[in-house]
Amino acid sequence: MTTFIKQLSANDIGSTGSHQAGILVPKGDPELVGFFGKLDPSHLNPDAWISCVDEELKEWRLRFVYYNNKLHTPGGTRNEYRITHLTKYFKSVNAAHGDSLVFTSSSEPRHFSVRLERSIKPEIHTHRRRVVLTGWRKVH
DNA sequence: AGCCATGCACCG
DNA sequence: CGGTGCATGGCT
Repeated sequence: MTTFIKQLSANDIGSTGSHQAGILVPKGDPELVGFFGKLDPSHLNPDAWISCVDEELKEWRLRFVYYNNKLHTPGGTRNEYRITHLTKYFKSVNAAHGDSLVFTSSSEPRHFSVRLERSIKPEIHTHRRRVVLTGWRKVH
């Protein structure tokens, strides 16, 4: 069981007015990418559906997608992972810029629990190891 | 690398 | 017609 946390940007929750689909999943850490499932890079824009259960046991189906036209289309510029279909959830919990989205894996592949952590809360737990990537961190 | 943005399609 | 998501480019 592993937990990854993403601190939400303004664009993530849609407060910038953009209707971009989804939060970013940095491809820098293979473990983070593998955490959400395996997407075949040999295909163009492969995706997979994941299931996330919140604290009220409500299930949210999210789309994990790898925009990779840089690898397949001449002149393509995309090479990044995203998770989409989060707007309803963000609305329901009144997510704000700076809040953190907490994903915890389960025994089932592609099944996770999610919860929103308000930014006001101080960081405790010294045994947590902060990992590398901007916006995301892993919790052991 | 990560966040910001947008033209178009689709749907209620 | 307004909101949402897709797939893409742009800016720092």
